[in-house]
Amino acid sequence: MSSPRLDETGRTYRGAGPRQRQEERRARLVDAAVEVFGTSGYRSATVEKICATAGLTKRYFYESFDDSEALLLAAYASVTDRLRDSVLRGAGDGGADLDARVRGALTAFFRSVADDPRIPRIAFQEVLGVGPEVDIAYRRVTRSFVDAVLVVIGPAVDRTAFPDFHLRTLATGLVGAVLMIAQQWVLSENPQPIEAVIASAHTILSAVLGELGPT
Amino acid sequence: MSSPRLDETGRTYRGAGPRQRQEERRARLVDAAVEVFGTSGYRSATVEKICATAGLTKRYFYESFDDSEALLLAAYASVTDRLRDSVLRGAGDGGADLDARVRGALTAFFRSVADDPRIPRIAFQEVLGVGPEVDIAYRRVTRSFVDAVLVVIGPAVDRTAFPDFHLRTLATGLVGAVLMIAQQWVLSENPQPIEAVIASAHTILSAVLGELGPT
DNA sequence: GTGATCTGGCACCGGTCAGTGTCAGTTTGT
DNA sequence: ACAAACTGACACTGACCGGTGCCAGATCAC
Repeated sequence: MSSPRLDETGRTYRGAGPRQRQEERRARLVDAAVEVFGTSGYRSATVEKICATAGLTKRYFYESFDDSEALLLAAYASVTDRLRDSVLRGAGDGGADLDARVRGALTAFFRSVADDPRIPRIAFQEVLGVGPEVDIAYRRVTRSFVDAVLVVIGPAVDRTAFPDFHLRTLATGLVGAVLMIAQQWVLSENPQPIEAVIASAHTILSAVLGELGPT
Repeated sequence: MSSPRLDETGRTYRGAGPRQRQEERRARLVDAAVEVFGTSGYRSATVEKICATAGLTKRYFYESFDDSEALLLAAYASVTDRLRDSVLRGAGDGGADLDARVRGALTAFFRSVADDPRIPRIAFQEVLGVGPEVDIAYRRVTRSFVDAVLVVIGPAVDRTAFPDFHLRTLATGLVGAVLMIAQQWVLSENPQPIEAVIASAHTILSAVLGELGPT
């Protein structure tokens, strides 16, 4: 992004090349989508609302996206990427100790969810039941979270003792458990303190890990 | 909600009183909603499609429901009631043995989901992110499933050793675990045999129950 | 049989929104 | 200075759909 015009045909405008301007507009649209989808919901969102929030006009919407479903996919990827990174970073802070890694990952997850309620709404609610294409993305993202769980707990699991699909299904269940706890937590009218939900989630994870470890 | 006729002032028609006819039409609409919402999804569903599926005209839609959201709530209740009953019946078959009760409940749950894919779609996907009213219903239903879990595992839990919210959160997590396993299972292109997913879900449940028991 | 009641089908209205086009005004390169 | 490129605002179309109204024909009560 250094030299504005390399193979670009257009002019510079307000100090930016056409490519850069286009990417800036796209990023603003994704941000606006996170805001609108995450607060009012995908269903009631319109292209106009998104563009108004982004401070752009509809023309620029169709410059970057085919339709609002494409934008939903982009917003979904943006949110889940950040969330997964945060969780993995939280796990990494735990060093080699499995329990500390699990606690770190859980803490990072629930913190992210609590800090920005738009995240769980987009990641776990708005994205469901939209259409086949989005369902595929949802499934892929869920798998990536399952993979992340396997990475975090991997070292403590006796891989020879259990078939692979069993471990995957267990990890899927653990993801579901944490997700559902988070979902009910953010929807609750007087929610438990974050330490309490982390502790409950931790109980489930460590109970299952106790079954899997080489003990 | 539109008010059904309270008095039986009308005539009989095709051997049924006005009240009965009205309820039959309502039931047909709910069935059609389960079919349409469960296969094409709520978002793409229209009042006309529902009515065509039910073999009725729009007029009768507004006789029983204010709008399509009200119908969604009815279809949701219908599906989740049947599902919860099935699970509790499955648990009841296990008698006093906790492990058999858990297995029975899990078996009934995964069987229901496998037999009718419309059930998980309506119960766990279509209903999310529709609107505040539906969210409330979703939360209430989820709580009722958590309650059902607590009923099934209740006898084996040392209630004095754990605060109530902790048990509820754990049960919420268990519901989420089973749900997520089921969701990924039905979405999978070559799914595991039902015994395998039941076994994995059972591993999680019994691991957590092991933590809670007075043992 | 006859009139009242009920049913299904259809047409219509009004609103919303995706997607496209236009155009005047601004910024840039020369 | 001037033309080309770019931007933002708005108008417009066409489709869809929720909701209402109307009517011709079927069914029932008497």
